[in-house]
Amino acid sequence: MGSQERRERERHSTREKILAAARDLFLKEGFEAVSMRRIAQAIEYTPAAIYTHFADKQELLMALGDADFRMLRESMREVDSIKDPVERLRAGGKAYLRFAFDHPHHYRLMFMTRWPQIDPALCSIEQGNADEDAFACLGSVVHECISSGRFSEAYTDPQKVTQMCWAAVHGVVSLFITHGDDPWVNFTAPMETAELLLNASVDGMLVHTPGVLKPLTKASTKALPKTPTKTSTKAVVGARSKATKAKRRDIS
Amino acid sequence: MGSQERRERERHSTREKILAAARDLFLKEGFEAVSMRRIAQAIEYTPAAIYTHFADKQELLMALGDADFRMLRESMREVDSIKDPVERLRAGGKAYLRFAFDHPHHYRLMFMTRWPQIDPALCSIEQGNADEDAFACLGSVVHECISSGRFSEAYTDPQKVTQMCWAAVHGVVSLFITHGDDPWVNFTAPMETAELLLNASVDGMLVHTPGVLKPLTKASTKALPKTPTKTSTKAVVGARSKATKAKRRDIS
DNA sequence: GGTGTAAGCTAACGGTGTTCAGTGAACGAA
DNA sequence: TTCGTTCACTGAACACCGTTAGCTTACACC
Repeated sequence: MGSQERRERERHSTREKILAAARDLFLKEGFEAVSMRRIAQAIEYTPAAIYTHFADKQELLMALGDADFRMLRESMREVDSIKDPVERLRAGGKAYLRFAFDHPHHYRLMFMTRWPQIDPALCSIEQGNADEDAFACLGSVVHECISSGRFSEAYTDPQKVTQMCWAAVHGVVSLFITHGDDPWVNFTAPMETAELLLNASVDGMLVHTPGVLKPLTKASTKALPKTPTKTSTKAVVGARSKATKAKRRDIS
Repeated sequence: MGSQERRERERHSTREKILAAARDLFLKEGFEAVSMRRIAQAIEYTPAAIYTHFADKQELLMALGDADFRMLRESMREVDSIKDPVERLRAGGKAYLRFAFDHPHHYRLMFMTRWPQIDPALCSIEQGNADEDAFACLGSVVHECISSGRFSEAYTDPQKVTQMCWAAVHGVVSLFITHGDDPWVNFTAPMETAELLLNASVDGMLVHTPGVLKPLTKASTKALPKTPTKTSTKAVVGARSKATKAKRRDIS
């Protein structure tokens, strides 16, 4: 009777233990660095046990990603109430950025990892539903901006503009995640830089409203009054170390 | 006498063989997919032989990357002659995009892979030299744009603006490389989208010149009425599939 | 008690990057 | 010519990886 339910419950609990251990591990060490063996060890199971719950490592990561996408959409929920579509676009972009910088490891999995085919049975999010799917949400905001005539004629392809907006925020985030500690690039305030790019892109798409000389919104002025932030040029050198250890090397 | 030179030459030739094989392989199959054993097999050497020339796989890839960075700078050389800094910035961005879409695998190694410390002995490019280092080149163009007063006051931090410009082009490229074949995203004309974002960002930073209602330059209007320019959309797709096959799965 | 189901274990497979003692050819010096 | 030295390269391992076939064991049901 209830025994089957109990087994189901137990099975589910094991599954959750695996997911929790996996999440914990790669938040600490990054995705590639975590092996199935280490996940199994963390929950005191055999590596093979994981395979009764997940087809392979990819599927395990996908299951985690699914929850992460929900979390992203949720953290953008607050801006849904903003009436003006352009301001909603800006605020949504900022919420996205906040999520990204707060959860870089999650972000890495979600947007900087090649995904396999998305099996609807494994994905709890209805793709294209703006209420669940953050990308669809962005798409609908962009659509509103365009249909309300706020963007100039060069920016009236909803699909392209959606991808543009995504790319604008993704660009800074992904550069920061992969090169954030590279002295060559010298990332100082990625969030500020990202907001600047977001605002510049949006401003650049806006149609000019007669009477207003420049599409300078509250959002883009706010970013200005900052210290002169002495330019780079010197922090370039990379005195790291670890000393490569090839037995010999062509210096020539 | 000359024997030592000859041995040096032979050593160098072996090194070049390794590099050539490695490059050939990962242009066909991607970086992660290429193993040291396969590289060795391709040149009919033992895997261990590679380690007499390169400390590890990372260093081998870095050596390749070094040449790629040269190639990038070279492919941006043509725009050096453009007088107007803003137009040079746009043209440079486009050259960068062309390089990226033409060489997605190279791009992946160069900008979507975490780099270890940069050992000057291994890097033939003088970092910070705008004539060799593409990033430094971008930096100097941006500096010129700012110092000639073309950008509005919100965009006068050279470092941030440089990173913004890089991120604008990198955003579309990296999204396309990782998600280009994902039907969920549906990338159709990445080059056009990238140019749109580039122009929108630049336009958004420009200071408004009285008399001109909107900073719509020749460059940004040009981007719209274009033939489908098919970029190398197909060259990038990766091998997916394989059908998940868990013994059982929680569908709930 | 017998039986079927299935979660988890054991032990392996074929792969990975990397190391290291040893080999053999080429060399300078005697 | 013979010697010792150098050094690019080999062969065999090491410690890991993701994954799987087959066994064990526990349990619900007849």
